[in-house]
Amino acid sequence: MPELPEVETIARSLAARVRGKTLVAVEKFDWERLVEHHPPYAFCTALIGQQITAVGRRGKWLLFSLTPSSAQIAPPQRPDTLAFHLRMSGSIMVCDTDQRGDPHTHLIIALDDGSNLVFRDPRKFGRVRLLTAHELAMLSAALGPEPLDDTFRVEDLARRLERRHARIKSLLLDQRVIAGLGNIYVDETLWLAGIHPLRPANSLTYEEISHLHWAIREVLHQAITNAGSTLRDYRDSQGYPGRHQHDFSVYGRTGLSCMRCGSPIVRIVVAQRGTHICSVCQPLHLASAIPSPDQ
DNA sequence: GGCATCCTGACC
DNA sequence: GGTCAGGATGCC
Repeated sequence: MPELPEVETIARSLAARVRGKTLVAVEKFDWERLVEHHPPYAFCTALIGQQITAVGRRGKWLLFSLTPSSAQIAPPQRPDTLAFHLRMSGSIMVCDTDQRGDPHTHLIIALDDGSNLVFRDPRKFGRVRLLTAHELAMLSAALGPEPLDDTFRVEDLARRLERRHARIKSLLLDQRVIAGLGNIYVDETLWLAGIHPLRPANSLTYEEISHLHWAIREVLHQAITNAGSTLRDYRDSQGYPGRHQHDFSVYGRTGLSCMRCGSPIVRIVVAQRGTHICSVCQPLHLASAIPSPDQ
């Protein structure tokens, strides 16, 4: 579940608590497939002795920047980023209490101040990678632009949508097109922009793309202000739920009134994903394209 | 594009 | 007991 606003909230709340701390031991690691591209033992030994210098985010990836705490010279191939993807149900917390007994906690890393970095994931879809600078650059290059960056312009979005006849919702969910959006925020964005999720991307006018660009940023900013959305599992690094679920316009509001026009919110399926729309505010066909009664 | 797959828990 | 869920990937 965590999408851009949730990962951003986690990164911000984690940074103050773990920056400058050193990873001293792996206390629990009971799900080998959690770690990609590294054998478990190599993964654990590579972490020990590394200091966290920053906590950041790229798309839905949570990134811990690491640097060797001792004065040893770092070889250029040394991994210097610990990257987490939380997928559906993952969460990361800093805990002072022993979480080893929790069956859904799959990775615990002890820090030098006695606290623990705890990764929990009931559905086991989350993944962890230890990346070199080059590998991080490759991962980042495969993702679309950061929607909240000032460098993300309407023209960028327009270029990425032009000549694509796929449904606009599918493309907004595609991390290669734009990074960080998931099912919830795509539905919220398309409602705010007044665009039907089944519209072919190349049917959008430049004005609509401009409105969509604004709506993406508006929705994400608002969600971050509300510390993300909690449907079930999501918590920030201190265990607090988000508040943005109380501000949803369409997501999960099937049968309730559209906040703009009052018609009932409808649930359809797009790209195998539950999709919430107001069919009045988000028309699939232009009104002028509807045949007149006498035809 | 659609569909299965990786998993568990919640809900009907 | 069956169905569904916030994500991503890989295979027709």
